[in-house]
Amino acid sequence: MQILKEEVRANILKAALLEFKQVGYSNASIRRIAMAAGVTSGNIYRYYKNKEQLFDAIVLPVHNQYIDSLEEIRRKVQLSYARGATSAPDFFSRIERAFIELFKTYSSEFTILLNRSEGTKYEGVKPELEDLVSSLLERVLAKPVGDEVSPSAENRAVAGMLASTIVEGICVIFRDNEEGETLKFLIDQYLSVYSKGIAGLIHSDKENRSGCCENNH
Amino acid sequence: MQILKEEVRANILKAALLEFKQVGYSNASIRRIAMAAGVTSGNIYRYYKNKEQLFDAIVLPVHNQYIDSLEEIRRKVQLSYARGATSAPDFFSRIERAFIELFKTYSSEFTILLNRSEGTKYEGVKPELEDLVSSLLERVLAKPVGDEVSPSAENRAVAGMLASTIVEGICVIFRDNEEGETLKFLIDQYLSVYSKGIAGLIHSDKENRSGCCENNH
Amino acid sequence: MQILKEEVRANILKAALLEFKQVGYSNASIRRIAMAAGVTSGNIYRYYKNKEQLFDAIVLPVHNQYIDSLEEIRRKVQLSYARGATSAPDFFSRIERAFIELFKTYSSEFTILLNRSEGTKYEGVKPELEDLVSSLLERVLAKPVGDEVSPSAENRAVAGMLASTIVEGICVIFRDNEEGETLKFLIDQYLSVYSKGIAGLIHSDKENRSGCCENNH
Amino acid sequence: MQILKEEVRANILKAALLEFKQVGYSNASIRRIAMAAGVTSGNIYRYYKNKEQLFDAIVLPVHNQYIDSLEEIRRKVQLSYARGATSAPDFFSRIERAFIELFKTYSSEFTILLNRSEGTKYEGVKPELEDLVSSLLERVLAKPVGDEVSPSAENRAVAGMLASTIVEGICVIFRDNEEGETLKFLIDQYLSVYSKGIAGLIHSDKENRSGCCENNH
DNA sequence: TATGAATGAGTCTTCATTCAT
DNA sequence: GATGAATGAAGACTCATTCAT
Repeated sequence: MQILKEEVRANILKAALLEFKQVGYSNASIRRIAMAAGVTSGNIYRYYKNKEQLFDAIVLPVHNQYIDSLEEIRRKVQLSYARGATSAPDFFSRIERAFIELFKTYSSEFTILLNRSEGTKYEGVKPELEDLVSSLLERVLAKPVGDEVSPSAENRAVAGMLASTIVEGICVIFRDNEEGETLKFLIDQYLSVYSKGIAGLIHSDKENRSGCCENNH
Repeated sequence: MQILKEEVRANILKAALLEFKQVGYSNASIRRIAMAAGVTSGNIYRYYKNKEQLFDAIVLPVHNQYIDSLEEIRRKVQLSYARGATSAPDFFSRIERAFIELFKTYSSEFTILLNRSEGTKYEGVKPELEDLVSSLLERVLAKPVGDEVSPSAENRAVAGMLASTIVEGICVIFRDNEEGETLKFLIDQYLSVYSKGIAGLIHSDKENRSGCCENNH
Repeated sequence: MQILKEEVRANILKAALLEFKQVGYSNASIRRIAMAAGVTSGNIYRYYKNKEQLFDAIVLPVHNQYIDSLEEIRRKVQLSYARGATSAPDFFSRIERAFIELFKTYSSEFTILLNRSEGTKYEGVKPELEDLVSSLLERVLAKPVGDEVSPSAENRAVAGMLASTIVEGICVIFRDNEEGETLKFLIDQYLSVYSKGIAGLIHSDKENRSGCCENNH
Repeated sequence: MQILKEEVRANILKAALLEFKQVGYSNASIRRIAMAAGVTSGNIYRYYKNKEQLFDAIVLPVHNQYIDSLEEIRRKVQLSYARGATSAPDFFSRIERAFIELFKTYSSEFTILLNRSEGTKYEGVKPELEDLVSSLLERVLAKPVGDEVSPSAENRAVAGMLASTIVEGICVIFRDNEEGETLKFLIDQYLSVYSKGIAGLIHSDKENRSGCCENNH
């Protein structure tokens, strides 16, 4: 019996999603995808021009919405910054909302976009996100007085580190959880930890550096 | 003049280290390693039986010491737990010390072990570490009273999430920085954030859940 | 409304003709033909068993008539030879007439038969034609006296060369021009050049070889 | 026993030459070449980066010298034209010399360049040559008086036709003969035919058109 | 009749590994 | 010890042909 076209397309997409999620773009095998989809490898090319476009089919929608979200965050932060209000929780909640939204619609696809796109045109996506978060954090870490001094090298390093780890952490949480209440709760807790932790950092920073951990290496 | 055997072996290792760090195990090319090492590809096989064992040669030492460290941490935690003292900062500083030690000796190798071992038998290393950290955190998150109740599902989820993100964050920091003072400082700041953040979490948890972030999705 | 069978067949033939003419038999793509014909590729196989028979459908009619023409030329030349009259212009005009006739009816098909049939059973068509022309030319080049000596090796080589180039030239002219007055005019001019050139050749041959070109290699 | 590298390279080239000559670039099969060369297909890629560069290895040398020859012809003709001397035999002998030279060094390669390069960057080579010859012939066919009138459409058509057929004819002669005395002789005869034929054409053209052939279509 | 999805052998190409030298 | 040519299986992709609908 011949399977209907759209069912086959769905099978291919499902198999490809799994394969890309498991081994990433460059290690993904068209043959394996075909077998998992119950299809011959040649037939995949009736549905997608090549490996790249098969990847696109999975990742492009998220990427588009993701680009939009980033732009929106940038705009809103610019606004609140103009109004003088730039608190850490503000930033985090904004980012959180955008990401939760994205993840609600495309959980696996988003994970693939962020973590499995090595060797594709999307490999720069995560670094860009980190850069955005980093530049936001530089403001947060700067002295609360509205001075115009450029951030210290130290602050820049910390901001970069925090940005990378926050983003990576979000990716990890997304990777490990299906969309649902638990996910939202975890993201919430996660950002709460960072929010409080960074607040503490700023505070202790005013007195002396590394004031909390007693470890003397 | 003929290059001494050990010098060649060192060249191969150095080149392999770089290659594995840059593209990971499965995308690494023996030819590229050979060329970078100033050696013929065939000759690599006189030093290492195959790609896998070349990877082993790089990663096995760290892995061994890493296993030991984990065991040690487990033991110490068990002890301090028996003595009734189990605070978050304690855990973190222990883990930190162990990792910093590992990283001081094998910075690149450790990064490879944790982040670039896909397709090898070491794939499971990071998950195991997360499991350990997670089980530690479960205790920390449990009510301070010495009750024996098994942790709630919620606590377990949060512990797992925090474990994964902490570990991933450490990997990221290691990945992005060379060994040195800055690295130690960043790890310190990082764990400080988590330490304070988690403390805050426990505190706010006593009153009502998710009490810090005002975002109502 | 459903397209009538013969209309579909005609569309396929038209598209196939174009494709074969442009890229030759072996590089022709059934899919491309189908698309150009506004037909599905599968449906082509209801009209023609396979690529080869589709090619046949285009080329067989010309080939048949072409075989007939050759036979006729052979016969007539035999006759006129028996009567003792064998002049170059005679031959050429005979061949010309036959070809013009063929080309008038099947311009593209003839071009395909001669120039684009590589990889099919018609590959040998052009060589055969050259052989015929060559054997005719051997007589023309032979001394006008009616002696029976077999042609010299030199004459045979020249006859072969002239045959190949004449035939090839005719193919080229056919390939580059649509049927019409210009085509006829060009073929006329072309054969006129050969006619006069060969006449000159025979003449100068009586005195000394290669009497016209001053190039001393 | 292991064959020496250069011997293998030579075998590959020899097999590739044959394959390209027989079926052309796009129909050539690397596997077939490999088998004919007594080599595995993978091994060919140790010698040539890909099919295209294997083709280049065969054809580039001829192509370079060919380009030079064309340029030289263009220059010399320009000179003789400036001096007012532009006879048909002149042109032909120049072209002949250049081609014979090329063919003496690269017989098969030259044939491949001219006749079997469909699908490569060299496919324009023959048309260019025809264009050059055509533009030369337009001058020859123009009235002998030094008038400046642009050639008639008719002359242009005839020049184009003659150029294509001459070039094609030369290709055919090269294709069918090994380098040697016979080849030179045949080219000589061939160009002699054209030389005389074109002279006759110009002459008869002064009186009335198509004055030699009695064929009334 | 017509469709177009499916097949599978074919294409070029890469690469870890082996082995004659 | 070292070389680097050779191998062969696997990679992505194409295309004439078949067949369920």
